[in-house]
Amino acid sequence: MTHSRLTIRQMSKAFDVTARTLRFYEAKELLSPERLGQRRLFTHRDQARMTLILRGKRFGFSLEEIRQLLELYDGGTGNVVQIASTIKMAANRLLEMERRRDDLDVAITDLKSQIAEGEHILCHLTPPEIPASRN
Amino acid sequence: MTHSRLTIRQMSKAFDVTARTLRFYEAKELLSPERLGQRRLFTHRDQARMTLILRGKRFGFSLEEIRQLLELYDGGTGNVVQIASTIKMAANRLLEMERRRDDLDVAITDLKSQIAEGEHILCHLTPPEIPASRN
DNA sequence: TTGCTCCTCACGTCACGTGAGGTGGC
DNA sequence: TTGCTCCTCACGTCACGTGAGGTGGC
Repeated sequence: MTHSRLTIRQMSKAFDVTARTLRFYEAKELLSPERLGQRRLFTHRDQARMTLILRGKRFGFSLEEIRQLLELYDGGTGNVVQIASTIKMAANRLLEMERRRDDLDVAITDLKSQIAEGEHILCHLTPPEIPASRN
Repeated sequence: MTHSRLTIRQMSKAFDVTARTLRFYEAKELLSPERLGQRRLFTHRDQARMTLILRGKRFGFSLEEIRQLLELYDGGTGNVVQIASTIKMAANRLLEMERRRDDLDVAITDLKSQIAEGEHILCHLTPPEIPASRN
């Protein structure tokens, strides 16, 4: 059974991030945990937002962009203009991500052949001089 | 015809990076341009290294890792241990890159469906209230 | 008292970006 | 003198990492 309010430790384990990251996200106004004295208590809302934050990061959005997206998200369904501009932002991000993936594919292919080349050199190499210190 | 020694401006255009980046790489001892008074002159060696640096970055190596690789590279064919450890480093990097690409693939698929969903919402949305300021 | 988790500064890191203010030769 | 490219600080940015030093309740 999962509790609705998590301590920073529970929260960091639940999402596999450091406590520092959670404090940082609060400072950036991405999260707004309640307080019990000094202690933070992350509510269900924080947990839902954290899921969206991590998804946004996987999508390559900056934290500031994620903050804006969460804001739109928060405003319920928002207005047409907001949704449309969000979609545009996402579509641009998609193009960038596809470019990055293609770059990465090329880089992977390149690196593989470089490794193969290295191994080739390695197994045709004469053993290096061994310093004659065997008195 | 290409000159063997390039000014910082020529060099930055040739490799599509900023002058600041070139100065930064010099500070990090990745490049070592000659000097004509204060001015930097990037030699053929710098140009060759720059190619390797950018390739390393595409491979996801940090500048410090690239510096080490260049060092090995510089020591001629180096010894077997060095080459073997370089290959190991590269193999690890390869695994990370493949993981990243797979993550990216998932993220791309996700984002596409999110965009589709957004567009779906958008075209089934009743037009928002228009403020009645038409006096 | 010890141990645990939590807290707040606040400086460090990485790879540069971005002025500010100045030099040198056509 | 103006304009161009170059230079060196040196602070800013982004997303945190990493101590230092302190608190609170079992």
